[in-house]
Amino acid sequence: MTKAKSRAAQADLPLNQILAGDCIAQMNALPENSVDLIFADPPYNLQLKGELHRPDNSKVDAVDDAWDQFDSFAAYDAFTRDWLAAARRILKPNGAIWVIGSYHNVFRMGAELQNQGFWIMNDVVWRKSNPMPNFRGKRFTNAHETLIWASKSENAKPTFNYEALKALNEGVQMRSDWVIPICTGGERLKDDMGNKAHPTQKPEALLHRVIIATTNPGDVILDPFFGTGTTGAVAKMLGRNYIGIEREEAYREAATKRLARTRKLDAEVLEVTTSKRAEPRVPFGQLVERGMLRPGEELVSQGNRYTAKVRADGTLIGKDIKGSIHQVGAQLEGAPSCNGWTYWHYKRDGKLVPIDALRQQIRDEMGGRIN
Amino acid sequence: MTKAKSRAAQADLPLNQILAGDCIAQMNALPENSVDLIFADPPYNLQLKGELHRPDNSKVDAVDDAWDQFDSFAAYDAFTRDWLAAARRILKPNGAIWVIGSYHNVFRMGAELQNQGFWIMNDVVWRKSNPMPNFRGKRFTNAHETLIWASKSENAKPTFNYEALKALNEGVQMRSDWVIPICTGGERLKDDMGNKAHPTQKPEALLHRVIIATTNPGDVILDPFFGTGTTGAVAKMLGRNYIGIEREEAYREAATKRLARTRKLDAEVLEVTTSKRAEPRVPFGQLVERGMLRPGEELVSQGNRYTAKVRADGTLIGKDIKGSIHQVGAQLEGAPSCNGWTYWHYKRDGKLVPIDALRQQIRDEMGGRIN
DNA sequence: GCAAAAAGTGAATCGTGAC
DNA sequence: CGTCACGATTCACTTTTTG
Repeated sequence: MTKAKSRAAQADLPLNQILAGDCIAQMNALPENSVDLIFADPPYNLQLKGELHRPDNSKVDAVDDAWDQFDSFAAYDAFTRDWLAAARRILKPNGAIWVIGSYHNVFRMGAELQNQGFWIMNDVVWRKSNPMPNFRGKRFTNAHETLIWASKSENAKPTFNYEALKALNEGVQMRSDWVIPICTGGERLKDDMGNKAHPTQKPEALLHRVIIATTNPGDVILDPFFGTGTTGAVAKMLGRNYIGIEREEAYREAATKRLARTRKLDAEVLEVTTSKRAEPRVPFGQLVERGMLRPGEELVSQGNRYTAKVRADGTLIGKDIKGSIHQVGAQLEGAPSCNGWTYWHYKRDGKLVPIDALRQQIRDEMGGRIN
Repeated sequence: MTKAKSRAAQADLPLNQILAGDCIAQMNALPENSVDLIFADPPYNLQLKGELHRPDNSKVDAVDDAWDQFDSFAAYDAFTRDWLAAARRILKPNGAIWVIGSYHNVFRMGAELQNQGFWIMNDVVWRKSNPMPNFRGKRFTNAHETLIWASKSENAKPTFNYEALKALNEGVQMRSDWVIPICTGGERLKDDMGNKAHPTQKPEALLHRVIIATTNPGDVILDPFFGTGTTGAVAKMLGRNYIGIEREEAYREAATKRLARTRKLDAEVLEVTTSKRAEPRVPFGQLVERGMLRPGEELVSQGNRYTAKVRADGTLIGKDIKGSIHQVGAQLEGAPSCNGWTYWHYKRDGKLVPIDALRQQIRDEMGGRIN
């Protein structure tokens, strides 16, 4: 899709609004291939029987709302099939979907995602640092929920801000298990009576990580089970557009108030650590043209094992081998591939320096401009 | 079932043996309602395409065995349906089943368990302390696998040794996420050539916890995908009976040798293994995600000399400098390194507080435990 | 012989853009 | 659509080799 087309598509969308009504009907009214990310926290079909009491006989405020009741697995599966199909239609080809659930429903959602052709990128465990204990001592403390991150198809290329996630995790790549506390305290929305406004409000930290990981600023994020708007609030803060769909008026009202007092962060702090791929490509030949390396100069391989000479056209010539810095490196090492930039070194003041330092010099001169 | 009847049923079983052949046929040859626990680690249907190389160009030894190949989800589902039905028939009414899988197959297994009337007690996450990283930086590190613990029916009363588990976990309820290292070192079985005897050998610590939690001494534990016999070895050590079923002769041989040298443990010794302590690592980004610091908030250096702004990905941006709390601190001070946790301060109520106080707050919440 | 450095490895659905 | 060249990418741990 061209940029112009993309802008036109966005203009047709009810951006940064909460749509009332059934999410399937509302999604079907939106143009196909138009949203970048879907985050869905559907009813869990909890099947709770009877009331649950703590050891001190106080009653646990269970999720027993009408919207969480389904007559059978078949009914739940039909519901899942329908809303996932509607979500699939409006998702851009390189868009992605996140769903969250517990063991009551997540296996059925995961299987249906696969059945519809979505391609699972990861399942992610939200490991709650402060879960509700198991009061009866009959099971393990249910201390996690499961998220599934899936692209629209096997060959799609969904956004993944690898370097930003690595930065969030202080330099080591982010794992599939996330430790995040449940939503409590000031973050938890209350109604006028002081009761929680929604029984399953998700923590903003969870959405923060999802949105930083798999969207870019300006993207459109749709949440078909908007509830009290955690997805919208974090999307707004992080400079993304949201579309919420919610059936219950009370939730819409709470979400509307919440979004009104949510502020977008400055662009400067929204910018995120990027990968090398995003930087402009510098052909090796440019180093020769600019005289940073002379034709005939000798380069030394990593580990000092091999040498090769620079030719005037920016190729290398080693022992019986000619080609690009990458090709010659790969052949000498008998490797399937080789990053010539880090493999080859030149001599300056008696020291060996990777030629990548010269590339960096050129990139710095360009000052972030693309070519 | 009376005790006498139960003893009679056990006498008909091929206890502490490894049966050769297809697990469905072998299970169908056993009497119904006769085993206490089934632990199943079936093929995951990984659907790997090409080769994968590490950044150092070494090749990843992938699981590409014929037994993990299925033509389609439909074929895998049929396989799952059939072996689960056979397992269900031989399980005692108050027996239980554990299955383990990854996102490739676990959603389909979980849905089929529910379809057949099994009742999920918990899904349990095995969090690997040393998983294989994601080499290309395209996804989250796949750092966990999922187990499902299910009873035969909704009203069944499966064994659950709540107090023993609590003791294993230093006095607090065992949670649904377990931190256990992958199987390496001396525990990993090798063939005569020094190659791993089985590509997916599970750690004994995992089976230890499963068996302690959901069986009693003398119980019969059946593993339809026995492999090199981890289930049998831990069952024997813990004074339980096992029945293994395995198709591949090489795996049966390795398991037979292993079981011959496995000894039942003395009753007192049993409590030793598993629990691991470590001060949890808290990445700075977590403070941002959790809203303890807002993106855009200004931090002040030790000695009030410099300021920097927090970015959404948990990096800092100062004057022309971007990077982690440690990197930016070091650059500003012209030092080779810097402990950002004590160097940077945030303002609360007019006072400057080191950000390390926030890290301590998170650690206190986690209680120092990682499992 | 011992300490330090280097090499090896684990259930993995692991690339992108120009032409 | 396919082909081709570029060139980006790893964590925790054990085992082996080197000094």
